[in-house]
Amino acid sequence: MANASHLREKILTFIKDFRERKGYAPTVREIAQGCGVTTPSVVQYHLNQLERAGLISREKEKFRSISLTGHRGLPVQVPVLGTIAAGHPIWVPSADMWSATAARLIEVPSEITQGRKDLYALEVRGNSMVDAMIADGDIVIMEPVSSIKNGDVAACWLKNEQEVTLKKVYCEDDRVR
Amino acid sequence: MANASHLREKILTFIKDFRERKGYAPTVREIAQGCGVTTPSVVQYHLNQLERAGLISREKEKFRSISLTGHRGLPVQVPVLGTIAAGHPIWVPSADMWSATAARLIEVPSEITQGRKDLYALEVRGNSMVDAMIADGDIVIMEPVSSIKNGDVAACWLKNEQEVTLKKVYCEDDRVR
DNA sequence: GCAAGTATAGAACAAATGTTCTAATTTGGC
DNA sequence: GCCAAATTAGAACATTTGTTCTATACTTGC
Repeated sequence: MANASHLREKILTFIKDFRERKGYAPTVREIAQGCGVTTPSVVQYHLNQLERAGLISREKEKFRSISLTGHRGLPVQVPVLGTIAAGHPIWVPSADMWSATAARLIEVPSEITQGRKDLYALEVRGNSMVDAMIADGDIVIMEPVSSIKNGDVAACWLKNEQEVTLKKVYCEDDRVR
Repeated sequence: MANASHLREKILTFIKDFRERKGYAPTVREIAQGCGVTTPSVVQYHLNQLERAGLISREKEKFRSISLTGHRGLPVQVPVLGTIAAGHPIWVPSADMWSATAARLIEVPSEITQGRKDLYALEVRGNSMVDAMIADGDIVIMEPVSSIKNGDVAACWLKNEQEVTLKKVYCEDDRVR
């Protein structure tokens, strides 16, 4: 997956460089050739991912219509549904809670959300998770786990102080102590 | 011709607006439709003119590759072959004079030259042509007349003071007084 | 090891697109 | 009015290009 994410980054920077150098956007095949991929379908695949993540925009069937959305990471609104304290069990939000508790919204760069929907956020209370680089006051982005199986991972994003300490840490969703 | 030049301007501004609005260049047919032309060949025709004039640049057979050359009027080097005084006959420059008298070069925006080659410039002495809006010290861009017929016109460009008093005046090439 | 999800290949198709060719129309000078 | 040049039209063609489909690795959790 590290390799995959690398290809997407490569494609993204290739598009940017191409546009700066040539003045117009590259085609799918030009991206493929420029990034060492042998077929346009792979590029198409990653372009869909990038578009879903809001990093690029393009129009269907329009040639050379790829544009970079200036904001690498178009902020996405994510609701803060509550707080998470040390040692407390984490409940998964029920459907009714979604619309009801429209408590607070925070903006998350789309690099993190990766187009995922149904994300929610929790505020951390207490410093019991310092080992996971999570401190008191941090906000954790959670991905609801549909299955009962525990041990699932969720992308978590630390937002404390001013500068967005954007560390792609993956932390345990459930806890059990 | 006034109408023709108008279409070229229209195409040019359409390309500019399209790029700003959509983020990528229009196709030949999109230009045609946007400018009220029924066929791509006409647009192709004018795009060739615009490219020859240095106002746009594009790559052969590349879709949506039209770029505006920021400088509306990429300066073209034109040699100043001599001076023109009131009442003097104007000689047409012989071929040998071209390379020999590399006296001085001035830059002329390509809107004026329109891609024409073999242009040359003369500096005006005396104010005998004030009626034609030409004053002493002005520089006149001349187009060599291949035929002996007199009465030909040449685009003339007044460059005096700082601000380029760009007036598309057509003035008589021969004079006879 | 197995299964599921993810990523990569390759081929093939339909549509979009740049280009070229020829003819019709207009313009401007004589 | 007549002629040459410039401009506009229309059609047709060869490529390019976005997209889709299927199949093959590759990872990951169990």
